Amino acid sequence: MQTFKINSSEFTSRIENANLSRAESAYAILQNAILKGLLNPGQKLDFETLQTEMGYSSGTIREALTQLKSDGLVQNEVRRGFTVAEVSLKEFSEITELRCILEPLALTKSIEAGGDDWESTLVLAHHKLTKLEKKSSGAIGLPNIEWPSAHKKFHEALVNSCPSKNLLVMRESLFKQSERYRFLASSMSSKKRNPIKEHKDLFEAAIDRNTQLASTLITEHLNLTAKNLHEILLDKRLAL
Amino acid sequence: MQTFKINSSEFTSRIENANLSRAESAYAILQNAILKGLLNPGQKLDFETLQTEMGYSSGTIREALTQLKSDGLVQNEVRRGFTVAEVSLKEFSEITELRCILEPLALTKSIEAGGDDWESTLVLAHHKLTKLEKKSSGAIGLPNIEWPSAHKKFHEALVNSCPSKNLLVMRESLFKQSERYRFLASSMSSKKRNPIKEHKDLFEAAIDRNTQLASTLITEHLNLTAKNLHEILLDKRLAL
DNA sequence: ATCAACATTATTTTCGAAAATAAATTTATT
DNA sequence: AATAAATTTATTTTCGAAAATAATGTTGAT
Repeated sequence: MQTFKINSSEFTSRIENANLSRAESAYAILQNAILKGLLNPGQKLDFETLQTEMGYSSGTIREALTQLKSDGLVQNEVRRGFTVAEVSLKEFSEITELRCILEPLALTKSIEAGGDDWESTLVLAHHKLTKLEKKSSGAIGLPNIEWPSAHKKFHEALVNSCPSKNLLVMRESLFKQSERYRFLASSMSSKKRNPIKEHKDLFEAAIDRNTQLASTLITEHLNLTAKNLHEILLDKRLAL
Repeated sequence: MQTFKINSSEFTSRIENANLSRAESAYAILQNAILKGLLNPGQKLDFETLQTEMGYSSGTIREALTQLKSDGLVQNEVRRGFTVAEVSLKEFSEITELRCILEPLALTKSIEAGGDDWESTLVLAHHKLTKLEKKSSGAIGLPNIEWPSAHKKFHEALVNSCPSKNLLVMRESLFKQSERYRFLASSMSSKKRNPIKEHKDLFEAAIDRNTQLASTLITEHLNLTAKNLHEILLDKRLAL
């Protein structure tokens, strides 16, 4: 199995200082490795390597892999082990289509239910994202290591007050999978759209409690991002 | 912990004869127990009881519970064990609302993509369901033990050709959760709507490749069932 | 009597070795 | 030489005991 560095960097420590079980840490670490492309689509995940690499027992690893399977990030054939889930442009389109349905719905519900705490969390998340985007916009192509996390948190903050737990779970699952495609694309091309304005408009519509506009904007945002990614992936002839 | 008979009956054997790992069997058995209400909402699931009850090791049970957590059927607080997920009318409404969005979408895609094999599987599934419904319609209130499985298979056959894997996974998750509420209601009231005609109309619209009509019918079907269940649950003052 | 610190018990989480299964290799047979 | 059977090797799955943590109960000080 291809080696991969997943235990170095500030990432691991950030995870471990929380009050997580080892299985949860392993889950977070492996998820990160798959999303960021440190583990390749289709790659075999054998226990022995993962154990020595990560320092957890087989049982702990197994629990993490079982959860990642539910997320659609790993596949598993019984008694034949685990592999990193495959990717395809077809799947990416399907994911985008679903997101364009679920995100506006969750956003609308969130805006309608959101109170003061929702608002302030959102303001903060948007502020942090904007700051990062402005900083990195000078050096285009230099991917800011903190951006994905800030971006994720901003979008989470938007829908955070949606009362439907199931809707949020499904939304998050799709977001994660999209994130994976985003990383695949970004590692191949530095041509990156600068979505500061899109995020700003979206933010303002949410704060204004304009559900109609916010829904339209999130859909456009998703479609634009997807179109962009799609072209990049097509260019590189990755993953038919 | 309350005892529950989950290892008797033809159910277990039906599961075990397939080529499943023990963890998968445990998952299927526990899922069935939760859906059918043999395990109550909120109930603690402690390993020792489950081990002696089911005859699997703690690790195997743990893997099954981890998966059920992803399905939203059990909850888990770290280092504080697992419990059966709670139920509420609010959640039931949310689930229904989501199903009314995802089911028509999956059905439309399935009809558009469905070939001869899809059609014949659907014909068979509908035939079996109808037979069961007619048999049990004589003795109202006597819940036919085979009906839930046939009903599930019919609805699965409808959407089976939908190419979006993610959509099917989400649909199935919601279906399962609804099934749980159906069981909770049926154990309390024998007043049961007879949905033969609804299923027949739905079936015919699908076979006619009439996506518009099929979408409308599935939505109506879901809303009617939900309304019915909602009343029953309210009556019994279960699960606010 | 109340509360905090400590000890005990109960439960969950983790581990690593044993069992079960699949894959690869060798041997035997035609 | 080609196929099938048998053996060995590699990998996954399962288990049950050990470690870690939380819940409960006890003691002692204020």
